Amino acid sequence: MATKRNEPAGTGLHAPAARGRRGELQREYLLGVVYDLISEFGIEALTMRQVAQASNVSTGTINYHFKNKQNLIIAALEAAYRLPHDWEEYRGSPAAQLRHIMLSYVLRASSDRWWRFWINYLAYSTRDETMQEHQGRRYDRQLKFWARLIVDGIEKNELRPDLEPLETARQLLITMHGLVTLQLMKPDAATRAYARDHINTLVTSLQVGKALDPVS
Amino acid sequence: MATKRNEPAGTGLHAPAARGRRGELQREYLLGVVYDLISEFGIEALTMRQVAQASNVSTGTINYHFKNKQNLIIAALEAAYRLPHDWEEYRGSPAAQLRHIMLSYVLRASSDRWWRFWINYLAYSTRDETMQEHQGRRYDRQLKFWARLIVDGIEKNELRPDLEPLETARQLLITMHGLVTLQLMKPDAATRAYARDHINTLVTSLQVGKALDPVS
Amino acid sequence: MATKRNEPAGTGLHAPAARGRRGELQREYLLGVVYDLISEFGIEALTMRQVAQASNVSTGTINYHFKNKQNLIIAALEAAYRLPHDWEEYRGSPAAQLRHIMLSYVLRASSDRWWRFWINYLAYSTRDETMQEHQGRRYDRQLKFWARLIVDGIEKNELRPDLEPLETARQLLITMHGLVTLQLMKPDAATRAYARDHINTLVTSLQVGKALDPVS
Amino acid sequence: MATKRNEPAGTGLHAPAARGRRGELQREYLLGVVYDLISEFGIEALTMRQVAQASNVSTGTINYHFKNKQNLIIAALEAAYRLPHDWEEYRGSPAAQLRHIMLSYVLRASSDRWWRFWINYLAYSTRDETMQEHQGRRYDRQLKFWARLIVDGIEKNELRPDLEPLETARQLLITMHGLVTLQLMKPDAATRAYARDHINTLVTSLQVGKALDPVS
DNA sequence: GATGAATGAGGCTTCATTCAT
DNA sequence: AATGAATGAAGCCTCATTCAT
Repeated sequence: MATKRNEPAGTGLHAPAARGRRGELQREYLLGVVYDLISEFGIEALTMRQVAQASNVSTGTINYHFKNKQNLIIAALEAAYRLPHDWEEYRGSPAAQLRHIMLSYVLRASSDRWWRFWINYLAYSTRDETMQEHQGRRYDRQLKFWARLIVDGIEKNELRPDLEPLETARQLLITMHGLVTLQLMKPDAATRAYARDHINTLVTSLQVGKALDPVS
Repeated sequence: MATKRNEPAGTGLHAPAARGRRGELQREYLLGVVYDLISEFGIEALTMRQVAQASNVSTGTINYHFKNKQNLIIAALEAAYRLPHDWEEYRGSPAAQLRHIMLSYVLRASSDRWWRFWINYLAYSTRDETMQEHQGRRYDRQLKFWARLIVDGIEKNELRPDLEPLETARQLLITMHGLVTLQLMKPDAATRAYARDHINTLVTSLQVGKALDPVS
Repeated sequence: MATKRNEPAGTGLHAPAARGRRGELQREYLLGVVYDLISEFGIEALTMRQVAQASNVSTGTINYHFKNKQNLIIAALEAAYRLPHDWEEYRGSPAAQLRHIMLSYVLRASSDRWWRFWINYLAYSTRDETMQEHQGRRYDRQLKFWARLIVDGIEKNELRPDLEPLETARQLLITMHGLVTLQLMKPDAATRAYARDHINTLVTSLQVGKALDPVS
Repeated sequence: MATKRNEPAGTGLHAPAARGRRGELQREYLLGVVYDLISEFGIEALTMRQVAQASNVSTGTINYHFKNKQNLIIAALEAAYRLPHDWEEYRGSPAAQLRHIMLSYVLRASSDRWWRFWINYLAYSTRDETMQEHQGRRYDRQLKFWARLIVDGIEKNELRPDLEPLETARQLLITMHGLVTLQLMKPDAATRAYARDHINTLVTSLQVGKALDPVS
């Protein structure tokens, strides 16, 4: 993410449509840098200078585009959530999708930084109302998405018909977040393996024609 | 915690024996102040001047006792975990104890700051190996404690004999942490009420002679 | 003043002869915006971006026309003094004219900004020789104008024949400026009312067949 | 004013009482520097760096003592008004005092900077409510002082008994401020001479047994 | 032990100006 | 003529830390 740019960008590819696009691209690029930095060093260690250096741009430029640090961070968060975390894009049967999404809560080198980013955001939002609202709204969207997935799964006869979609979704999310914090507290292979197994067992228990082992 | 001191305290005088004690007390007092400040404003918002003002002591004094900020924070964290969070002290039947402890994961005005502290600590520990180990060890101790509680409960016929203590404890902790993050993401009364209900239902389901509703 | 322009203005088209005119108009327009901004926020609070936004033009354009900020300000000041401040245009008997002009030294919502502009200019000119000369020349012109008005008034038998025109004009101006600073120091309705009364009394005392003149 | 300090101050003179005094002295010294700078370069040209350099102190120190620039400026204003502008200290008969004070409104090399300071302050206060109030309160104090002087003068039979003290004071102040702005607009010897004469004539006209008073 | 004044690096932000388009 | 992205110096302020007292 956020490939370092050392030359005036150009981007090659004769992008003719551009023009008003220039700034847009720059902003997008900068947000990537910010995401990288936050997930690596934490949200509070982020300095404008740092961003400027890491992105090979002057601090003035950053402020030109985002007005101030607060805006920059929030924009980065928005952008981060727009990133494909593998989620929601995945195509397949509802049950498969659910399993796929849930497995993204297992830390791997690749998703690691996302979760580090996430925990930083969460901690930070504790003290920033704007971010807290963001967080809250996002949670709601996610909850709805999962519930819908469950509804679909039930309709397609993949998931147990006795599931109460919304409540099930809620409990799944609680467990997922619990697993993430566990993995952050004990970031070793064993813990990650445990998380993976737990998730697989969990999904299986929701599917039709599987053992009784319960929801959440 | 950390009762404000308005007078130079101690004052020395006729307590020559306790002399060496003075510093110790002062340090203990300061750590309390730091804990308060961190849980209120976040670990990174902590400034030495803030501590100085809140504790009615000069910045020089703080540095005299702790040499630098890093030391101060670490000492405060260590101290914080030594604090009685209500846990483990509670006396009663194992099942009652378990319920009591688990309910401490419901955010209230009072426990709020603890959890804010916790999430900050967790996020911070992401980047600090020392703290991460701390975190990990602490999790293990907690896990063991809960497992023992379950064993006791089973022996006393309060909890279902089919429970696998360690695994049950692990799952409970996952759910608890999931509930905490949920409450931090959506800090409103409804969410807290949901958490409380969920926990109560959960404990009940573990008890002997209760509904089938399963573990977690 | 300085009507906002939302469309690129002029648009060129079918006015090829006026072409060279375009720039002139644009400049004139921009100076109006600058005047507005200075009188509202003070000469030193003026920023190029502000001007750009307020005039719906890019910063580049402003610099294109005026080369730099210094030029822009000076041009605006020159233009401002060319503006009709109501003065000198007024038609009527000399005494009426005098009264009219003098009453323009009473701060009102409308003339307010002019006087704010004036005091800023005066303070600024303290450090800028060019502006100081400007200021001085302008004062002389004004003095001469007032003196002539008094001469006219005497000739028309409206003003007391014993007045020494130049000296009277000088003293009137001193009082006027004293009243302005007073109103700036105490910007409330009572002070403005006092200023108005004072001025009216003053003019009346200069008129033929009125009460004996007061102190100042 | 504000003698440059190149050495750690010391101040010599074994001032033993000092101790808590240190900071006080430093603050006083810094205010002197600020006063100098403002009267020389204008209030808006004042930068913290400038103050730091001119006073041979770090910017941190300045902020340590005054918290921020706004405070610093206000403190400087307060201090400046506390300076002996020759005013109010002068001893002599009320009429002599009045004349003395009024003559301090004639610009000289020495009082010059005070008036430059004053006009800057006035212009600035146009945009700062806090300072405006300051200005207003100060004006009231001054007015009262002058009125009392007039009362005293009447009682001692030095000033004309028909004077209405408060109104007279008010008009005198207006004229004084008018004269100051005049001198600032035309800072040459002739103008200053004119101001001096005008003031002398004015005071004389207030005294018992002198010629009838002139216009303003 | 304790103080508080002093430091200076470094944080965020603003701004006039330049320049490719 | 006009744009707007980019720059980098400079502004204000904060902060951990040091040190004489």
